[in-house]
Amino acid sequence: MKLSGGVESALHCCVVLTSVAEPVPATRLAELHGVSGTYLAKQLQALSRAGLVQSVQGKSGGYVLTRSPKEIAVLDVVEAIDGREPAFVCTEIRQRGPLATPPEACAAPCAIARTMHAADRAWRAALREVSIADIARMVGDDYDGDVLGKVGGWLVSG
Amino acid sequence: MKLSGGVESALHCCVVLTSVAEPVPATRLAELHGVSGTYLAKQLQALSRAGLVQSVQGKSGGYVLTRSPKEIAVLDVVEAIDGREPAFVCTEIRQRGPLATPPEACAAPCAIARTMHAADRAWRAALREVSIADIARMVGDDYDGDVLGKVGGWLVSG
DNA sequence: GACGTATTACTCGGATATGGACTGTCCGAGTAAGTGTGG
DNA sequence: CCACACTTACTCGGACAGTCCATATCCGAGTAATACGTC
Repeated sequence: MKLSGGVESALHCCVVLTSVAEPVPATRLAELHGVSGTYLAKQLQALSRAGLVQSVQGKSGGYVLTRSPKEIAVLDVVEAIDGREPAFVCTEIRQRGPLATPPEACAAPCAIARTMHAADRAWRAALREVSIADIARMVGDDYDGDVLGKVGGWLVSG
Repeated sequence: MKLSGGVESALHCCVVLTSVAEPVPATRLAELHGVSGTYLAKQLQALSRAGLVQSVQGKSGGYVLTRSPKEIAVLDVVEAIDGREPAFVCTEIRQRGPLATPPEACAAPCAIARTMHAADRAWRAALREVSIADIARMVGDDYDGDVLGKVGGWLVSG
């Protein structure tokens, strides 16, 4: 089980977008983070499709958060990039083989699927309780000096 | 994020191994579950390396659980197959780009990594609280008639 | 009948091809700002 | 001086190769049961 690497970039982008009000181009976000610009664009497109950021075209365009960082959960970003399907997919093994369980007795998920899905819900619940604003606050607490403010200034400069 | 498909097979194997005391060959387990025998062998080897099952070679050999099903957590099986590494890997984006955070200020994980790892711990905790014995009990509760007993009988027959 | 040995057939174990998904990249469509001209 | 149209340059968006890991498979090493011959 491995999470898509783009999730990390997308989260960092959302956090830094907290500190600016005007659109920021994907190229500039990529430059800030030291990642491939053309690839980061892919992640930002996904965020745009999910409605988390809004794309502004034309000169001096870019991406802006669509709503307050307090209203954007980390889970929203993760699901936008990595998809909403649960990590565990039940292939109904119980319905195969010589001792297969008859289909009419398989209305409810099997015990294994129930357990795995419960864990999946716990994972998502933990990510739903943390917002982008919380992350921004943690970053501010971690480092002295207004780090996010400086980043915001750099993003809008030149 | 997608969990390896072999996890499902491995879990089913552990559950059915609950109902027998003698070694069961990988071929027979594959036949019971209607999956590829040569591929299931790979998963069973992983379980063996993790110490969850013991392999018995030679004629009438196979695999046996090494300890009581009550002492085998679902998490043990998942980690044996899918690895112990967390799903989120932090590539230290904060240390890259023009506004990179100096390495000496990066002793602790960043806020994003902390959040993702906390969710990972919640996921693993949920899987650690359920044992193979619990799964077996759930299966017994789901269906009337001693399903696992029948499966065990089939496994040792012929 | 009992023992020892060789055979045999069955098991696991690691090394080997194949497929799909994530990673990384490119160029075209569209838009807003800037510029120059005319009134 | 102001309004308008045009040019321009910059943006996003979807379509295109490369690379890595999970999937699926094969054959060889090892072992316990079995069959056989001998005492």
